[in-house]
Amino acid sequence: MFSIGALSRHTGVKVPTIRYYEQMGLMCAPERTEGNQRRYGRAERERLGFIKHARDLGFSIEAISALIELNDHPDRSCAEASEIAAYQLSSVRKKIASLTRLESELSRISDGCSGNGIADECYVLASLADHARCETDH
Amino acid sequence: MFSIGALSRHTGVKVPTIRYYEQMGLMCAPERTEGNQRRYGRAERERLGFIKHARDLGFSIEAISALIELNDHPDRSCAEASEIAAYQLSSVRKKIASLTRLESELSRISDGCSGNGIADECYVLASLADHARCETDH
DNA sequence: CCTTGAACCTCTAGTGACTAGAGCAACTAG
DNA sequence: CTAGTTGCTCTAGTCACTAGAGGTTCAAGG
Repeated sequence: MFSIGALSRHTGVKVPTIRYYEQMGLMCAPERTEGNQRRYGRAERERLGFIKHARDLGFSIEAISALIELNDHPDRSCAEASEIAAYQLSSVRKKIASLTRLESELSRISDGCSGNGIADECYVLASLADHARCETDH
Repeated sequence: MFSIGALSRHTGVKVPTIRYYEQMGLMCAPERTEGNQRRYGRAERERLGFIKHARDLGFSIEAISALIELNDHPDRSCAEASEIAAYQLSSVRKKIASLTRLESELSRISDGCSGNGIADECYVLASLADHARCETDH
């Protein structure tokens, strides 16, 4: 049995965030001491670890709720869990693709402007003003 | 002279977003008709284009404010603009690196679970529950 | 000139996933 | 027993919008 602070240290999830998860229904309301303080056990620590891991992987609170729901009903869960993970994977890949495009444009912009300009026109500002200078689209 | 709707069509920025930018001080308050409707000119269209482009590149409203500020004071602007762009670039690179790590873990998880399981344990759920199965850290 | 319907106006509130702060109560180490 | 840390609830703030209510103005067709 440990306090919310201890749980926080064990999992790396901040105290107010744990309370937030409880409010959102991701974590069940735990036991309380006589003095109304939360007390957690091993099962809760594991659950919070699951949530933390999924959040780190970019799953939304909603998606995590669905995954937990599936976990509690192990029949037909695997296919749906796979679907959620696949969706997550595709959205991560989209983000990577778009950030990679941005990276190439930003580095082009950054290189163009040496920072101590002979130029009376700043390349950074000009590039941002004029989309036509982009080599990629977005 | 065009309306907010026309400006929206020209730039691809939604109407409520244009009003929001005005409220935030990114766009100046434009002229109005007698009936109190906004009317924009070429300069405003260009400015909004600048803002749109910078937002698409992930610059925050605050950073864009700073860039516009620099644009209005062309002395010593280039170095500072470069700095803002470089900061932006490094944060984009960090995001790419972390998403790439997530991608490899997610695809590993997805591959592990065929979706129509012989397994009585779902690999997706198990992987999320057990961080120790990760090959990368996060 | 008049009507109709789209586009416009302001204002408030909601989104997601927290984070910060106020003001108070309870636990724990010395 | 007391001091200091940790806990409690509640409200409000963050960012960059987005949605909706309830009302006004504009432009085109008749």
